[in-house]
Amino acid sequence: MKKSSLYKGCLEPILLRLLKDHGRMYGYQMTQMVKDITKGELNITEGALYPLLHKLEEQGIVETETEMIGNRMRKYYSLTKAGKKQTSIAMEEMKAFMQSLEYIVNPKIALG
Amino acid sequence: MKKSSLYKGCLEPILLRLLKDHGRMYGYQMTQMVKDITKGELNITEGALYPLLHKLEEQGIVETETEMIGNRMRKYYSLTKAGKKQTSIAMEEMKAFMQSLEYIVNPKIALG
DNA sequence: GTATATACATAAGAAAATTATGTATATTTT
DNA sequence: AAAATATACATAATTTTCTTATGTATATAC
Repeated sequence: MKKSSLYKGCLEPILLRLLKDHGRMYGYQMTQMVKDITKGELNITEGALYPLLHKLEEQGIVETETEMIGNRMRKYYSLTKAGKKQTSIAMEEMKAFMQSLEYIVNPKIALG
Repeated sequence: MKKSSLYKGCLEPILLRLLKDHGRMYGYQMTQMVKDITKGELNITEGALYPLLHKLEEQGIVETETEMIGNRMRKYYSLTKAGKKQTSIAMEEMKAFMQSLEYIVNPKIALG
């Protein structure tokens, strides 16, 4: 995803969050939206993205519809019912994770 | 470090931050302090901790002093001059990372 | 005296990314 | 009109980073 390896482990919840907020999305669109939202900070690589999306599909977290736009393929992903439940859990974990990081990186403010 | 793989990639900056804030520390102490600060959220495993500390020492980021407390060894770590510089960089990266996560997980607030 | 806590260390394996490569169409730049 | 960039998917090889398991040894609590 990026040189600075901080993002390792966060890709799945990030994608779930995107799908939760924006409904149906295709892979390339996800990479562009994340790049935009984070002002270029976070660049998802294809080698990380597509295998993960395929895994989520296998697990029944997302479902897909393939469309032809002009002559080009697009594979749209959306959360299943199970996926929505899973996303709620993932968001709670993210919240706790981010709070923990805050405690460490900004102890004075965090404890106040 | 934990089941929920979110923390992957964050261990090194966390340790650097601890050493920056508390000066001289030993490994076990780091694990306990992180556990305390994060209210049990973040449990650093020995298999992650010690190899990383050794790597940081090899890289000249930290230096060590071994002491005997009673009959038991303690290996104290502290930041070198290069380590302090490296820590500043790592903290800037952490800040950007956390901001990016905020943008994604909490888009409305983050954009305000 | 048994369990838990303190304190280090390393090896095997798994998880999650990066980098490289491949295919193909569409658009922009020169 | 050719070349470069952008769009859009995919997979394989490798690297990074962690978990799990194992090992040694002392100290403290029950």
